Parts: sequence; C-alpha cells; structure tokens
Amino acid sequence: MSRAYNPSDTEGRIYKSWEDSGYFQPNTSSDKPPFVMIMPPPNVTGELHMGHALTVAVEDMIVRWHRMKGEPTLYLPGTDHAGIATQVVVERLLATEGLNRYQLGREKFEARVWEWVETYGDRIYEQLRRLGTSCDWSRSTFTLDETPRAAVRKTFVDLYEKGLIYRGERIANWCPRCSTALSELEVKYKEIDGNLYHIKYPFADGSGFLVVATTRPETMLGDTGVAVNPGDDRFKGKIGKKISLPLTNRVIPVIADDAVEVEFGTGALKVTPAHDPIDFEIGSRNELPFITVINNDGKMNTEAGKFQNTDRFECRKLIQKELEAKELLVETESFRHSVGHCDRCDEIIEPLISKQWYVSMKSLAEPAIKAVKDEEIQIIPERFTSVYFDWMENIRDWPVSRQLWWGHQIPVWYCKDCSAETVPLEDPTNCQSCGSKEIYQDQDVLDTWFSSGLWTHSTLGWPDDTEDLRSFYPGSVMETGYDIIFFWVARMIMLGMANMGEIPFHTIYLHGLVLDPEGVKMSKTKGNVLNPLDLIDEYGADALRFALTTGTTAGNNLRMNEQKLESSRNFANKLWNASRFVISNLNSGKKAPDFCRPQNVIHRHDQWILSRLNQVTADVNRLMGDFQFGEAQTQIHDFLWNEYCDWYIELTKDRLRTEGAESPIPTLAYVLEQTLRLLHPFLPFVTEEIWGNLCKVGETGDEWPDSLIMAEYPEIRTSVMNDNSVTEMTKLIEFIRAIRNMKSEFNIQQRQKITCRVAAGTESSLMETESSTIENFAGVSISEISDSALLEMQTGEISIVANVATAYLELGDNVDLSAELARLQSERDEISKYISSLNKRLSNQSFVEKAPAEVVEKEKERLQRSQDRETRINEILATLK
RNA sequence: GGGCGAUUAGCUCAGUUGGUUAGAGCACCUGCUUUACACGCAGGGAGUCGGGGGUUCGAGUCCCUCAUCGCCCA
Repeated sequence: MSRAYNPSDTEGRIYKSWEDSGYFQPNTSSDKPPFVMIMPPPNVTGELHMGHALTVAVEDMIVRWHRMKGEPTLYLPGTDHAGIATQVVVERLLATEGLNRYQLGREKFEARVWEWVETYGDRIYEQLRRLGTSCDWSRSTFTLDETPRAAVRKTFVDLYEKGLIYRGERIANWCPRCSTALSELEVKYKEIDGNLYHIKYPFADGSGFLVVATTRPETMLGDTGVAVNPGDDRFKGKIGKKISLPLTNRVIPVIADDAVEVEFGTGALKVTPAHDPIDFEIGSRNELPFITVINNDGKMNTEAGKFQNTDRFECRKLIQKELEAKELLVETESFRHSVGHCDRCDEIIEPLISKQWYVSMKSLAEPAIKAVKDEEIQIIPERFTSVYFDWMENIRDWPVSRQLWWGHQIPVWYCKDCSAETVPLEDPTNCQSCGSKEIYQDQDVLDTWFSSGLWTHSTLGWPDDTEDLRSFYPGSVMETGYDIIFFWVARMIMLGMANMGEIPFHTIYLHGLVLDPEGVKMSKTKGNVLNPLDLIDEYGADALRFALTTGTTAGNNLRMNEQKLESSRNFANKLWNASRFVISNLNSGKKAPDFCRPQNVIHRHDQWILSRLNQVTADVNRLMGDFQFGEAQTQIHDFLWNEYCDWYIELTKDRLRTEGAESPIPTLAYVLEQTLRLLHPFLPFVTEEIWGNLCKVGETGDEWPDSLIMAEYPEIRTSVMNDNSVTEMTKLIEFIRAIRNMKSEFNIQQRQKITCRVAAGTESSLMETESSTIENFAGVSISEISDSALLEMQTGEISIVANVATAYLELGDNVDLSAELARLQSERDEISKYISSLNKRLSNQSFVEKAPAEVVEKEKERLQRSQDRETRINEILATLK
C-alpha cells in the first residue's frame, strides 16, 4: 500500500469490479422488503454539474446503506429528453451551420436531435459512474424510450377520457424566444426598473379625459376598455362613458370592476384582455373584445396599424414619443416592478391568448394532499410540507402543450371533415367520429415534466403489468432538490396515484442547493461553477462525496470550497494510513489474525474501543434511520480520527512491541473492519479498496462477503459493551491530557521525560495498571503512585489537580512559586464558581422535584467530583502559602 | 403583499423529544522529520449562540416581536 491514498489508481478498477459482479442489481432472493430509489433523470444531453453530484452523493449513500442492510435494493437511473433545453442546444448547433429548424423541417430536425442524443446521451452516465453511483444500469431508462412513451400515451388518453385533459383558449405565458407556451412554474419573476406612464384617455364626447397608468403603453393598441373600481368616488358618473382610444380610432367603454386597485396608479386601469392575465379576467367578466396586437415572435401585428412589425419594446418607445407629441403623456414615473422571465432563456414573457392543452389539477391534487396529510408520505425536512400544501391547495390547471418539436407529440388527431378529436392508444388512420381518413396530429409536444411525472412507474414497465412493477412499486425514498418540489415531486405523487391507485413513495427527502464559496448559486452564465469531474480528478470521488454530505442538514444549502474538499481528502487518507498500520501488523504474522469477531476480550483498551465502536454503531444506525446523514458521518469521522487513530492505535503500539503481551491485533483489525463498513456508504471507493487489502491478510471464515459493498452493515452488539472500560479510559485520557497540557505550558518537549508522582486516591488501581500508558503518553516517569488523595508538595514540583487524580511534576528550577500560586488560585476560583452554580441548581426545590431523576443524579455527581477537586486544590494552596 | 429559511469562534457550518462549563473543519499561535499518516502529531487562544421580551426548575433549542440577508409564492 502506498504512503498516501491515490484515488485515481483505485476508483476505475473498483467500480468495474462492482459493476461486473452485478452488485448494483437488486438481490431478488431476499425475503426482506425491497428498497427502491428512482434517480431524478438528468438531461440526456447535459453534463454533470454539482447539483447532480450532490443528488447522487446523497442517494448513493442511502442506497448503499440499505443494500448493506440486506434489503433487495434498486437504484434506477435514467435520463430526461428535456424538451426546451435539448431543442435549444441543437438549434444553436444548427445556427452555426446557418440553419434553423424550419428550414430543416420537423422530421429532419428530430433526426438531428436523435443524432445528438446518440452521440452524447451516454456521457452523463459515464460521468455518474465516476462518482461511484451504484445504480442498476441494466434498467436505465430514457423518457423517450418505448415504455415511457406508452406510459405517456396511456396517461394522456386516460385523463382525456376522464375529462381531466382539455383544450382551451386562454391567456398563457408565452416565451417569444423559445416560441412556446410555458407553465407558471417556468416563469421567474424579477424586479426590474421600468416606468409608469400616465396617459390621457379622452372621452369620446369631448368632455375631458381620464388618466390611466401603465407600465406597458404598447399594449394600449389592444385596449378594449378602461376599468375603475365601482367604489371609487373619483370616477362617479364616468362609468358607462365612452373613451376615444388614442392612436387608434377605437371607442372603448369605461367599466367598473372590483379587481381594480384604488390605490394603484391613477385608479383607472386600461384593459388589454389579450395581453395581461388580470385584464383577461376583467375582459371576460365584462364581455370586452379581445384584440391581440403582439405576435408569437414578440413583434406588433397588423392590429397595431403603423406600428406593425416593430418589436414590442421598440414599439413602447415609439408610442411614448407619439403620446408626447400629442401631449397625451401626463407623466413618466420611474417604477420598479416584477416582470415574468422565461426560466430557460430569460426572455421577458408575453402573456398571449392561445389554444393549449391543459390538465385539470384539482381532482388529481386531492388524493395527493390527503396522502401527505395522512402521513402516508413523509416530507423531510418537514417544513416543506406546508410549502407543498400551499401549492397543492391553490393549484391551477397545468398547461401541458409546448410548441416544440422535441418530445412526446400530443396524441390527439383532428379531423379535417368533422373537426372531431381522436385521442387513441394506438395511432389512428381514421377519425373516430366520422371515419374520415383526413386526420392530422396535433403538432405540439407535451411538457417534459409530464413524462417525468410518470417516472416512478413508467421506469418499472407501466402500463404493462411487469414483474418489476409488482416488486418495486411503490418506491421507498424520493430524493431530490427542494427546488423541484412542484415541478416534479408533486406531479409524481398526483400522477402516480392517478395511474397506480397508490402513492409512489413513502418518503421525500429534499436536499439543498450547492452554492459557490461566496454563497451564490452556481451558474454557467456567472462563471462560478465548479466541475465535479475536475474535483474528482483532484481530490477523488470519495472526497467530493464526503465534502458534499458531511455535517449537512436536509433542505439546507451548502457552500462548496477547497477547504472542505481538502479535509475530506485528508480524512480518506487518514483512514488509508490507519489501515496501512493495521494491515502491516497483520502481515507481520506475529499474532493470530482472527479478526472476524474477537472473543473474550479482557484488556481495558480493547474493551474500551469495542464499546465505543458499539456506541457509535448504535448512534449511526439511529441517525441514518432518522435521515440525519450529515451527523452520522460526523460521528464516524470523529470516532475514527479522535478515538481509534489518536488513542487506540497509539495505545496498541506498546503491546505490539512487547513479546507475550495480550495481542491487540484482533481488536485493531475488527474495529477497523467494522468502521470500514460504517463508512462505506460515504466513502465507497477507499473503504472497498482497504477492505480488500485487509481481508487478504486476515482469517475471514466461510460466510465472509466477497465485497464490502455487499457486507452487512454493523449492528450494535450488547455483549461486548463494557461501560466500566469507557469510564476508566475517559479518566485516563483526561489525566494524560492534563499533564501534556502542563508540560506544554512550561515549554517542555513532549519526549522529555519528567519525574512524576501520582496521588490517585481511590483510583490507584487504575493508575497502577495504566502507569506505563501514562508514562508513554504523557511523557513522564512515575516514581510513586499513592492511594492518598494528596501528597506533600516538594520543592521544584508543581501540582496538576485533575478530576481523577493529582499529579506532581518535578520541574526543578522552572517552578515559580508565585506563578504556581496564581495558577492554582485561578483554577480554584473557576471550580468554586462552577460549584456554586451547581449548588444553586441542586438547592432549587423545583429543580429537584421536576427534573428527571437521572439529570439530578448527574448534577450531584458533578458536584461531588468538583468539590473533591476543589478540596485538593485548596489543600495544596494552604501548603504553598 | 404572503410564506419559508438563515443569523452560533476570524471563515464555513453542526448542534432533532429543552438537561455538562456550546462543538467540528479551516484559518491563527507554540512545539514536534515520534518507524500508519506533514493529506500528520501534541498543545493553545478564540463565541454576551442577531436584538428585545416571554414560557420553564432549566432555553442555542419552544413562543412572541424586531432587525439584516437569502429563497419561494403572488
């Protein structure tokens, strides 16, 4: 084994051996209930980013843990066709050839996208492998594969037949650049600096004017009314009058509508029903005409008269000029307001009336709300439950058609003869209604989230009744980022329940976002992205995974930086080196290498580390079961480093050098082996590599697993618990630390042995049996261990009053009596203060009555210990004075 | 406008049924080429747990309120 762990020598080889051995496939012979996790499918043409890395680090950790618990574990990977994103990528490629999709035509364009998918579709899978993802590649699914296609078709047809899918002409969020309708989730609102234009709208009868305020003067070309609040006294008598709309020859009415906010602007609202969602509603209520003045491409249309073909924002300027010229612009007020932008391309959304397919959500949402209310589905962290309810209870119908060429084409055929809709499971040749052959398919595709909403069951074979579907639905944990709780999680629950009649998973675990070191969300445009593959090259996949998950909490964002990666790499290396130590000792063959399960352990150090291992094992299992993964890792990290390495390994060295001593090797090896198991879900590669090396030099028995990935996760063994050894070792370590501390304060090298006397009181037997430990570890040579609580101070000595015992260090000329006096006095003051606070607490009647007995008992013990120490300090002080 | 989160050591963060004198990593200071590891070892300094109020025997933890930052929804 090399002096330092080198991930690049290991990871590829280990991954291949796992994959070749079929470990990633669920073991169907087990009678335990399966554990099923479906991976959120990354974009098929995308590249691995930190979000994926975090997702996979968390998921693979959970998956490996369950697999090691012996559950038949399925971690199912897949990719998403990602409608707009992929289409944009290929369109950009075409643009470099001077082409656009319209020149190519739909069929050729689709062929080009497939070409792209075939070239790059596996890239993301290869990248996921680099992270160590233990998913079942034999089941990997693409949203445009045959089965998900069938699932989409069946779902659409079913919902259509139930009347839950309908086509409607409504105002939709339209992205002029992507040239498609979007759902409200794909619109991001941003505050931008604009103007509030106050415009005179003259009455048609020449009796003056109203002033309306708008941020979008260009839409006035499509105004079909002016609305005021019926309760607004300022407009009494104006309602019903006619306005002569400036710049056009149109005459429009003044109407009353409650939706008008009295305080906003001038209180008079110009109504453009075809270009604003609120105006749309006002227009519908008041039967105003709908006049579209802006085209799908964001340019003004023929209705805009002379402004035709100008861009909507260009038009705004022209209108402003024209209004100024006509002295109709009263005021231009700076105004910061919220404007919808396309989530994908950042273009400003244009509300446009268009015909779109909608999914009626209310009845789908009801059982999905109930499932979470009834705690059939648990959301972690819990606070997102109310976010979920809030959205679900106010859910709006889901526009699912997208004017794209890449995706699941809407399975609706229209008849040219009778204009009926045919919505079949199989592609039709005739109109279902009149039998005409003159039918054509809807040109639009479905929102990508429609197919990913079926992911929990379409990946398992639905709509066919497959073995996988019967075995693995419902899944166990859905793990994903909190940012797609509406997009994906909520829809999976609704569609899963609609199609399968039962919940798709019982737990939703949500992780946060990966931020850059300054706390800013990583994005390509900001240029602050870290590339996970580069980080794997530099630090190793284990370090990256550990850095992403250790000490983190569900649902909280985390900043990624070099320090975290470094300390994670250092931890992997620490484990590597501790293992080298153990393995080299096993290799030396001096002692029996039976490390499967040490029997009859009698040495205090061994009992202690075994007990501690057990406590940690119990804690880790509890924390893992409680989805507190970050804390579980911290516990193992601290145990391995601070107890096993810093103390236990060091403690064994003396015995390893001594012929005839009770060998620590079985315990050394056993604890390491168990710790490797505990750590495997977090550091899969390095633990597997070490474990392989360890097993080569140890006697492992018949039932031994072939690979760590399949080894049983440790469970607590109460039989090896020895509380006494833990108490004693805690005392011993405290005592050694106290002496080291004092030597350091006197600038004495750790190696320089100082003569030491110990007043051990009731702990003299512990001090006797551990005297060589104390000598080695504290750098002293013990001349006397007394069973009295104190010894008479001698010239040139200082005293260390620890809880367990008092030590007298021979320092000779270094000792400054007055400094010693001051030091002891300050220690005494501190302990006295503590004692009085304990006394206060314990003399409080209500504390003694109301606090649990064990808490009171603990406080009493503390008081006892502190008083004992105080007494010793006081007695020493008395002799020094 | 509504909701959520964060606010704990110089920095990044843990702290999950309320119960030691609040922890870690990094950074900093001192000393160590101790034969597993300098990606290391030993020791050290460093926090009125955002402010205020409340509940409680006891509050970083629960409640109210305010502030600052961030996110989500409208």
